[in-house]
Amino acid sequence: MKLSASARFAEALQQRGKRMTRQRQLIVQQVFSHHDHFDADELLDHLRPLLAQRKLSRPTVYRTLAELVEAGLLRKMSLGGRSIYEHEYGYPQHDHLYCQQCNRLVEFHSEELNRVCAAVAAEHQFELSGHRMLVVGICASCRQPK
Amino acid sequence: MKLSASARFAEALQQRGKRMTRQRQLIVQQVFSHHDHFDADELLDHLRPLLAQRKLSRPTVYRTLAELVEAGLLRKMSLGGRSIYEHEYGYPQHDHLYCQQCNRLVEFHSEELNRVCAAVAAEHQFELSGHRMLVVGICASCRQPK
DNA sequence: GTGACTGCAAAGTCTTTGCACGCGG
DNA sequence: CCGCGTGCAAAGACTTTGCAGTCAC
Repeated sequence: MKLSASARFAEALQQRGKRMTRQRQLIVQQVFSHHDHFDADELLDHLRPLLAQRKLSRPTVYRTLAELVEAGLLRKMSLGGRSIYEHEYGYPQHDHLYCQQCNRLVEFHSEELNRVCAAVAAEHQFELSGHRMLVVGICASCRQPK
Repeated sequence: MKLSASARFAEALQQRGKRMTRQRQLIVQQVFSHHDHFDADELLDHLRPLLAQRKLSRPTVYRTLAELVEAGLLRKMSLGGRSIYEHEYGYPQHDHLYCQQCNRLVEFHSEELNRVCAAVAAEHQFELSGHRMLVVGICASCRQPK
């Protein structure tokens, strides 16, 4: 069942009458080269050599990120005014702990949280489609004396 | 114990060697005239007559919002790229349901959610300082056939 | 071939800042 | 009167868009 991200993207594009281009290939490869959270700027940084070589451009990166979100390969969230992306394809649902000192995100999963969501939605007659949970605090290493 | 928001703001300003001005007064009055979520743009809309009369200016509104957040009277959160504000002073802690169709926010409170937060933080050795929870779905009225 | 995609530059959107004047305490 | 606060205009950060040429299919 597990296609590579780039193959899955090609498939999703085709379904919508869109095309897999060299630029999109390069971006998808970079995005899925390792599992991490990132914003557009960080991605642009990683792609800097390719930008310098004129293999792709800034607007194309933004446009492709949007395509990846639409295709369900990436999830977009906003944190402190900027857009953060993370892998959605082939990665289990989870939420985040956020260290307000070092800005790191740590993933966690909680079944109990899902139950709370369902209960709250039911109570307010909402049709639940998802949730966004951020637990904010200070991580272990930031709390330690230097 | 309950000062008016504007009195509480004046007090907070004083403690920091800052001043209560006519502009800040006007903004605080508008902000606390009713309990609701709003973004800078909506607030600016409500203040439009005052802006037109040159009683205050756009940058001052932004600066005052930041003061109110620092003073602990407002809470700032970001949703879909824009900053949303809500009353923090004299208002119980709560989270939100978000209707993705009509964009309305509905408040809820869950003790169980707080317990989950504490548990997750403890498990990851985080010092908990708060959380942000958004339950996303479609509200009752949006689900109804028109 | 033909229509989606790209690069460029330019425009948006929302928010912040520099500076000279004005006013609160 | 001192110096914080304000208004103005302009700059910023980040992202999007219009358009003419290019490339995938």
